Amino acid sequence: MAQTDTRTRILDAAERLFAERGFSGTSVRAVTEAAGANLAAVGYHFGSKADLMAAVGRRVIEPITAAQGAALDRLLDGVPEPSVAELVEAFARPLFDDESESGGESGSESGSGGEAGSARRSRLIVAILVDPAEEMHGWMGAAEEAVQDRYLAAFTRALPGITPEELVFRTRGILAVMAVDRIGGRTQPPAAGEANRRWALTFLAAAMSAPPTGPAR
Amino acid sequence: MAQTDTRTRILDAAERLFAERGFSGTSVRAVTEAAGANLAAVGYHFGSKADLMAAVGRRVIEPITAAQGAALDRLLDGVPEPSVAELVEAFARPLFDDESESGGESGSESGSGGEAGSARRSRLIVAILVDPAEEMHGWMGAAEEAVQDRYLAAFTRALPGITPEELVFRTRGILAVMAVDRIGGRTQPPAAGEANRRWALTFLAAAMSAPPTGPAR
DNA sequence: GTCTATAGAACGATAGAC
DNA sequence: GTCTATCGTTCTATAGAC
Repeated sequence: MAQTDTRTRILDAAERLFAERGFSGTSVRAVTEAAGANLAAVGYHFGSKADLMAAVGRRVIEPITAAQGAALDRLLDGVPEPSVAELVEAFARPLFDDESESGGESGSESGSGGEAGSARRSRLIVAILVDPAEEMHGWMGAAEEAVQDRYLAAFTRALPGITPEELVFRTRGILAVMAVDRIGGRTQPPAAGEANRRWALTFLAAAMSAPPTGPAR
Repeated sequence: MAQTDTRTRILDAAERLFAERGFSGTSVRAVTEAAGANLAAVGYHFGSKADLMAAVGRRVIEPITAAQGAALDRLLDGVPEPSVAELVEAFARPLFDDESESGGESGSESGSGGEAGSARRSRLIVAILVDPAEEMHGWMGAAEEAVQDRYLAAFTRALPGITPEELVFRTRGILAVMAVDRIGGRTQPPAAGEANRRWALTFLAAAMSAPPTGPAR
């Protein structure tokens, strides 16, 4: 098995390009050329560009959702009322990590390396979250919402003073902070992934634990 | 002056469409049709699609950068060492507000209203921050960096225990949280702009004030 | 300054040979 | 399953009439 499946090579290339350039900014031709495949292969294997995006998205989101759910199970199994910091870590860590995968599905880098491995998938997650194209996130399913609802309930117990609406805002804030290394000044070092993750957990634990916002003054 | 300038109508339409669909997702045709202008007018008034984006971006960013600088001046003029919450508010409020404009430049909504007025410009800012297309943010200038550096220095004095790198991360976190209402579940109410702003300030003041992240354990 | 018309390239999708 | 070839559309940009 010196060479990967064409279908998998297309998925890998599309994952990288969609993350880097967004959905509208990536052409099917660019994907197939990066994958060393034929233009028509996307139509054959996936049907359309939007269907390719859905396949790419599901491949990266599903194990993360599962890891988030498992982490919450583990947490609630240990203590009935986990701390805010523990909840933040359980929810956010699978969004950053790469190695949480156990199956033999991925593991081949198409080209000569590129990204350090980490921050590759998290970049696609960010792209999915912020891309305005409907095709980029329209395929998301009920499993993701169910896990988010479970975390919302756990955060509600850990932060009883916060209104449900504000808590929804804060939970979205966790996802927004994931986008931090995509933002603004080009000044950032390219491979600060590990430090970024630890800084983000500090940042988010404090933010989630903030006292409730008072009523409009 | 019953009718606005063609050039201004194009800027208004482009501002809305770039914010909603991103740079690659917006065609020049869509802009001119929304503006009630001719396709060739973009070439005549701006030169190219990328130049149009730069004009749109500068029009929205410049008054915000000026307001951020003025707010910091006002703050430092009152007290030599402002609090973290004061700095967050001074930096973030111009990013949310619409009414900080004093000139008579804008003020005409092309269609029948649409957005409530607020959150219209902040949506473009978010789009500028997260869009992967180089044309969406490549035009940003030194004025924005200078203001960010001034805030970075002020935050450094207010938070002496944080390393400069972590502080840069947190400052980017402020911008990332701006993107919160673009994220994920469609569940959000459409015009929650005012509540979102207050929740964001609470969230960010707590996040910025977090104790330093320890060295890697 | 505004328009029509079009050049020239890139796009997504697919028919059909192998 | 992989390829070539191409259809029909849409794109940005611009020449040139008014």
